Amino acid sequence: MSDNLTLDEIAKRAGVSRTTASRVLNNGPNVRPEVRARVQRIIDETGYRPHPVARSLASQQSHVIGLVLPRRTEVLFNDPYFPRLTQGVAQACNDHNYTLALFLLQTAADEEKFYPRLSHKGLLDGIVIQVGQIGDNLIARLLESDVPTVVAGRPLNQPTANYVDVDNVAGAYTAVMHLLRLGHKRIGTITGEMHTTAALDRYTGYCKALQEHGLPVDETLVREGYFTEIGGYEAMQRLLPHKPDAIFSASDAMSLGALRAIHEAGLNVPRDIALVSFDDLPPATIARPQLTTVHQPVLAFGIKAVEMLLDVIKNGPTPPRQIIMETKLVIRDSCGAPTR
Amino acid sequence: MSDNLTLDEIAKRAGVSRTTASRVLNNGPNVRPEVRARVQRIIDETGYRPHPVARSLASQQSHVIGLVLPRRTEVLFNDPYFPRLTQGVAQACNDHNYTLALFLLQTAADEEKFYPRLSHKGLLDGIVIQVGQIGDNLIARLLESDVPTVVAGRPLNQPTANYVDVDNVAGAYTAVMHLLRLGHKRIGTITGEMHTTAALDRYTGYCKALQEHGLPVDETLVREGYFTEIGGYEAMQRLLPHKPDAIFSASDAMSLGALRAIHEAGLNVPRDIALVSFDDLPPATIARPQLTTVHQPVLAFGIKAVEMLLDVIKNGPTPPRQIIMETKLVIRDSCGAPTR
DNA sequence: GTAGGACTTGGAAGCGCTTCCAAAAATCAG
DNA sequence: CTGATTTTTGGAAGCGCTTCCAAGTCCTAC
Repeated sequence: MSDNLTLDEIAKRAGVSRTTASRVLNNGPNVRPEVRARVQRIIDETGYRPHPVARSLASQQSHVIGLVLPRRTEVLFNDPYFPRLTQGVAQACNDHNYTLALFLLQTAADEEKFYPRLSHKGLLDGIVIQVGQIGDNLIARLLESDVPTVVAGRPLNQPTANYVDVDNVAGAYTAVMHLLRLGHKRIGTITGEMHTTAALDRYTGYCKALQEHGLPVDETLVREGYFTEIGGYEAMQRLLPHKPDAIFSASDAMSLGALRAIHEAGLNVPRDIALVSFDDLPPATIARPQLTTVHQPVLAFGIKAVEMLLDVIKNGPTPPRQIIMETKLVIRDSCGAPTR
Repeated sequence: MSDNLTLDEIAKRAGVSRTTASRVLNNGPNVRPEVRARVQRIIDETGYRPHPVARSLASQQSHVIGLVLPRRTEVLFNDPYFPRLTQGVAQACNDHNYTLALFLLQTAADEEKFYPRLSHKGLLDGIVIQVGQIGDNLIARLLESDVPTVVAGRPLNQPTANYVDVDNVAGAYTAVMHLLRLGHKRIGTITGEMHTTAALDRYTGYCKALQEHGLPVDETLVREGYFTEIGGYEAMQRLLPHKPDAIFSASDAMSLGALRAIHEAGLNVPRDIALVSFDDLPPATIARPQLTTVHQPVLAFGIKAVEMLLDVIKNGPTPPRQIIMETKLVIRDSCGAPTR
């Protein structure tokens, strides 16, 4: 093993000082080529690896970033969204030689317990935190601390926050416009939890499209679905009596539930009810009919969040950075439009 | 923030030496109660937090453990199994005040790149690694290194490995016995990837049940499904021409695909084909009909793995530890049995 | 031949903590 | 009250690395 081998030892074997050895290890300047080669050879031969913790202590940076997923992990891990986000973050970490520390804060108690750890400049160089419920103040507290932080999703009332989000309003707007153009008049919506900005923004896009089309927002056609299959199922059941001819569902997981409720009622999608969804995650193509859905680039989203964070770590928190990523409507079978 | 506050500073304010301050910080012995109280008060008042990295360097342990999920993360993160496992591991880490580092090694190149990091006693106190493909030698190499390692799932040909697994053979056996008792004769199976021990063991259980019942294993009724919905779908399509009257599917995700294929063929579950699955994850209750399935305690599994690891870290690798967790058949609608 | 500049090098001081060990203080037995 | 124990304390040496800074080396130009 490469353990128990120290930089001192490498330096000794190469006949140089530890300082010089450190320089070649870190590709620093001011080392004569032949010396560099000699030291490098020893490093390669011995398979020496610097001790990451010692390095962190001396350099004041750990090359570890934290991904914080607060609360409601029952939802988190039933929705393929979060695993996918995690995957994107992990991939970006790998690419940039950072280690990913994962914090699943399932309860308020967890949050309290972890807050000191997170806010302490020590183990973590920075944090990507998934935006949670609006009432949560973890994000606010993190932003007050001097730990570089990037929020995944738009946090409410945090103008100085660095965040990356997808254009939920535009995405939802496009989805509903699509239904309108197909001639639907009674378009219902299954929203996510209305204390999340994602749900709010998608609802806003829904309203905007209706209004532009001169249609009122009918409250009886709006139901909250909590971003889960069951949630979508129950919301759809409550929607059915009001005879919608189309539904905009704010997530693929909920759409699965909505489909189930519609089918159980003996109705057909898209013939009786057209459905447009949001996410374009695996459920979209597994569902029958396959879902017409607003594609959001979740993997790229996670990657962007990490890259933004590394930028903040490197160049400081000002000015605040914000990236809004584009969405794209993917037309499949559930809306009844010709798929060309 | 509590940063820039050092133990030296605490010691100075309390009028003791750093050594004594360290002792009360770590609840060490040999401190006069009044002194302990005085130091503790300063710590509480200032909100002082020891620098984790400095602590790691001095104590030679980081309180960080790694969860390594090798390869095939396309599969990993489409199957709810892995998020759930991660959740269990994360929860146990929280409970024991360890930090979780997540390594998603998607390619062989990732593995190569990460191996040195993993095997270096430094950042990681220990590793929980998900058993991967049989050909993988990452586990073997890790076991050779002196980093405490616990394998999630039974690794092949690694008698000295610490691992926790569920009793896949018994679980599958029970599932198939259930179908046999219901009077089915042509019981097919959709296996997972046959280079994983989970798939192999479940197949073994399937064969065992048939043989005990005096039935031959009919190769035309066995198909590999790669542990995904699509995999289950395709496997079922190839199985249908051979007219099975029941199916044992080695995972819930695959069962979803199998159901889809059966329904598309105009057949009914359980009337035309009975289905028993494995996992009891969310898809099992989302599917229609709801799946009769072998419950495996995934969350507890992740927790056990961490606890075993902490034990190995504390007490050394010998003797090798092995835990086999029980499974339980959960009877729902897809097998046609009365659900009492 | 030499002064000036540019490049190399290594000594030493940390980074913030734990822990060994010896010294000091307190306790106990007789 | 004294010597032997036990408990409490702090000095000092690390843990393995980075990095500041001064010293040394090598050119180049005049």
